[in-house]
Amino acid sequence: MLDTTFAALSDPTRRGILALLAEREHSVGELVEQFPITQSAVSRHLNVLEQATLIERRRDGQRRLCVLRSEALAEVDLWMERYRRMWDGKMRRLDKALRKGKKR
Amino acid sequence: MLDTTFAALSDPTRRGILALLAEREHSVGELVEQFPITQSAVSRHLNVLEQATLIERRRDGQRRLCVLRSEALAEVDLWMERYRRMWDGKMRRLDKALRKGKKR
DNA sequence: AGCATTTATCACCTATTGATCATATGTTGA
DNA sequence: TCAACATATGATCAATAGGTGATAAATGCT
Repeated sequence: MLDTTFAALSDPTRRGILALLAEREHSVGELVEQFPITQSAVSRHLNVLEQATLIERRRDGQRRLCVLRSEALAEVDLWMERYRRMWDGKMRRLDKALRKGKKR
Repeated sequence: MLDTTFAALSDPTRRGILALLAEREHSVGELVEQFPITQSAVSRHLNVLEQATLIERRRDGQRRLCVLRSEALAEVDLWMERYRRMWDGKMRRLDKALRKGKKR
C-alpha cells in the first residue's frame, strides 16, 4: 500500500490536487481549471489518487465531487515514525510532551 | 525535491534499504545480501536514493558505506503538516501539548 | 606489477507513466 | 427524447523505471 501511496504523491499535479482538496471538496471541472493539462489527464490523475485511497469521488448531479481521505497519509505518517528521531526539534519535544502527558 | 523524494520512497527495495540504514550504516555488499536482486540493481537503487539525498556514500577501503540522511524525510514530514489535522488523536494532542509548552 | 575484491556503469529489454486527441458514457433539463 | 454539459476511457506515443548480464574502475594484498 505504501508503494501506491508514495507513487501517487510523487507527482506534483497530484499533490496540487490534494492541496486543493485539503481546503474543500472540488468537482473534476474545478480541478481541471487549476492545472495546465487536459481534462483527460486530470481524470487519470484522479484515478491514481482514488486507487491509492487518497481521495473519494461521489456523484453530485452531472458532476463528480472529489474529497480528500486521510487514512493513507496517516499510514505514511506511521511509516515515518521510525525515522523521526533522526531530525531534532519539534517532534522530539512533542514526543516528550506526549509521554509526560501519558504518565499523569 | 518532493517529487524525487516520494518517487524514491515508492519502491519497496529502497524503503528496505532505508530501514536497514536506520539501524546502522551498511556497505553495498551487505545490502546486496538482503535483497533478491543483483548487485547492479542495488547499485542503481542507491543512486536513486543518493540523488534524492536520502543517503550518502563514502569510501571505506575497497567498500563504500551507505548512511541514512534525514533532511529529505524531514521535508516530507513538513509537507504532511497540512494534512495532519485530518486524522485525530496523537498529533492533535501533541500539538496542543506543544502550544501549551510554548506559552509558559 | 598483478590478481582478487568491491562497486559502478554500459547495453539491452520490457513494463509503466504521463500526456495527447477523439470518443463514449452518464446526467440534466427543455 | 434529444441537446448540452461533465466526466471517463480507448488508442497512441515518448520518456522513464527497474531488472538483467557483461564489463569497467578503484582499492587492497602479496
